[in-house]
Amino acid sequence: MNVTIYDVARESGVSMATVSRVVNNNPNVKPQTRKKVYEAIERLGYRPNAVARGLASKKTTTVGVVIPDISNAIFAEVARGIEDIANMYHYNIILCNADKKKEKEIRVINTLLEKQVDGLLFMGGKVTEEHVHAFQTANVPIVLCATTSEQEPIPFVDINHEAAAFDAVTALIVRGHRSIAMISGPMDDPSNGLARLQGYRRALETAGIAFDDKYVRIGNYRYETGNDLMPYFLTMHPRPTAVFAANDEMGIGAIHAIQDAGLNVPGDISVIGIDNTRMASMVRPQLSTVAQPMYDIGAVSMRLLTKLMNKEVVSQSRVVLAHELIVRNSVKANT
Amino acid sequence: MNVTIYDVARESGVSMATVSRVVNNNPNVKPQTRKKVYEAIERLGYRPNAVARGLASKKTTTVGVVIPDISNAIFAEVARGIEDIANMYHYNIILCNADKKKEKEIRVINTLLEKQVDGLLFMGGKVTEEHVHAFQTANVPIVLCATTSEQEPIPFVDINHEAAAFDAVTALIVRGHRSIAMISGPMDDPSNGLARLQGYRRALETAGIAFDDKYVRIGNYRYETGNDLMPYFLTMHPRPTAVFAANDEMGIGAIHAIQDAGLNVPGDISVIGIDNTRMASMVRPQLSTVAQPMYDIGAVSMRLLTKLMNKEVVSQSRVVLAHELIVRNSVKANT
DNA sequence: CTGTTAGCGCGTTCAA
DNA sequence: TTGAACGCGCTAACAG
Repeated sequence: MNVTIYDVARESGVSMATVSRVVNNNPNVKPQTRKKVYEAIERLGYRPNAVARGLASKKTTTVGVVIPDISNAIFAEVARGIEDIANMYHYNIILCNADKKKEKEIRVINTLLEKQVDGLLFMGGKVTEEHVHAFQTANVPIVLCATTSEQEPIPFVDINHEAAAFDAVTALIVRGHRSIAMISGPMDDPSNGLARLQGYRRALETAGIAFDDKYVRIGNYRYETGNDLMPYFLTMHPRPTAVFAANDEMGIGAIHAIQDAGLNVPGDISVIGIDNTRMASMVRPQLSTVAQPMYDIGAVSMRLLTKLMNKEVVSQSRVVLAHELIVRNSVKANT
Repeated sequence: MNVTIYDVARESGVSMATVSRVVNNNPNVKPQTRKKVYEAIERLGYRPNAVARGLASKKTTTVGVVIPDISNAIFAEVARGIEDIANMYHYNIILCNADKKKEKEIRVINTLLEKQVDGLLFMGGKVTEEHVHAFQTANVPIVLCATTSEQEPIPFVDINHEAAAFDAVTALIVRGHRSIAMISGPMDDPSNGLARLQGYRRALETAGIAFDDKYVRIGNYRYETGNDLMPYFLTMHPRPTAVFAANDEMGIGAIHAIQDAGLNVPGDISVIGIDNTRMASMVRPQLSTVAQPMYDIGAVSMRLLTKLMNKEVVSQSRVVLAHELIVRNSVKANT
């Protein structure tokens, strides 16, 4: 049915080993032979069977990427960084969506491993015991991407979320704001949830402002929750003069809720987010935020993975990339 | 090194054939034997090798999905529809980004085929001869997803882009607008580019309004081009009273450009887009648009593919889904 | 520079 | 209900 390496061998009058060499760019082939083989390949429309190849060579030149939510701009951008580096090193990537569900994460990790990927990049919220167990039983390298784990030996590439939040809130504080609300992520999310809340809290306390959980509401990173939660803050006395959202999307929701209430951003209330997704510039006023180097996180983690797959020694297998405060016009000094 | 089916066989005191039966849920195994095997699998942490399995069975239970741009909300949503149905039918999907580059599209199609996927879902702009050739030499079913091709036999699932654009522009016309600008996509994009322009043109002509290409500018579907192109229209005499953008993102860019010029939407100028991405509701004023059933396009195309892979007869292999006009407050009657 | 041969890990007859 | 044996398409020694 399908044309195999044997067919090519017969067609070109050489052995299958020679065809294999040609296909794999092995230099030990006479140019003339190589040409004959190429012609036969062309004529027959031969397409190497990667499955057979993988079985024989025990390598698939494929890395698996588990992504929590493909429709999330952050992860999509990280994926681009991964892709570019993967291409550079001639790896294919197979992207698996895990829907932010732990159970599904475990499932796709196993599926990927069964498919004999040469390495794995894992993006997810929380790394549990179960994750660690799955990672350990894999006998290919794994690196966490835009994801952190306390578990000492596991390589990861991420930013310092606590510090990013600290910087965002501090940017508000140095502009004279003292009553600062936060729209947080869920506490069971260690990076974007808990760590960012802790950064908020530390910034407050560093400035001698008491932390008050009345000024914190928990959202789910969606525009809608930013939009729905904000009115609660608007009814408070005293009303906060600034809002810190744990991500841009909720920040934008907050901006619109404020505007829909007839107030002005940043005139009445300043808003700052985190992430610097493209959307942050696609609002009026444009959203101030702390930029996360998403593309680089993807690129660096993929690069790290190639080294690991290659069994090179790596000096730094747990890397924290720099974030950057970006002040746009959703923030104004409080006078 | 890795534990194989032989190890499990030895451990449980049966032959590998029996282990294979257990793993594949073949009913012809004594329950007691099955239990023994399961225990051995558990104890050894056996993970079936999907590569070997694929080689032996000539099936991978995997479908390849080529996606033009993973960071595009439309495709991400289509992918969700694909995913859900794929899971339902126990297929894994491997997502490959093609960067909207024809050359890369061909490359990933071939890579996917080499990996012996059981079927292929292709999303892309234009289907060229080269694409068709690659599809033909594949001996697995392929369906175009959110993509159309004139090429008769190729199955696809899409909306009617021309009609969607027609409806958007007509919505403007029935509200009294006669001077309607368009921010179009590139003409080498048959669906989102050319077809939508044709719909615009037909709507105008149906209403007896002369088409004038001074009122058409070409963007690249990005917010920035909507934003950059709009000022050109603002300087025209007479200034258009409405703008039709070939997608939501450019529409939002246009809204902001209008606002940045000190004008009001929809007071001075109405704006309508196409697609109904989540962003359309994340602007002020909220963007009117024509909804494209993205999730369904993905789901239906995947379902179609399962039938094809299963060699079932399908009555309709070229399906056009309905779109829907959604009027929000970026549009107002022209008085 | 080229061919022969032995697996890679598993599904699948065919017998028993 | 089970096992033995073959082969899926290819890579990787090894021999020549």
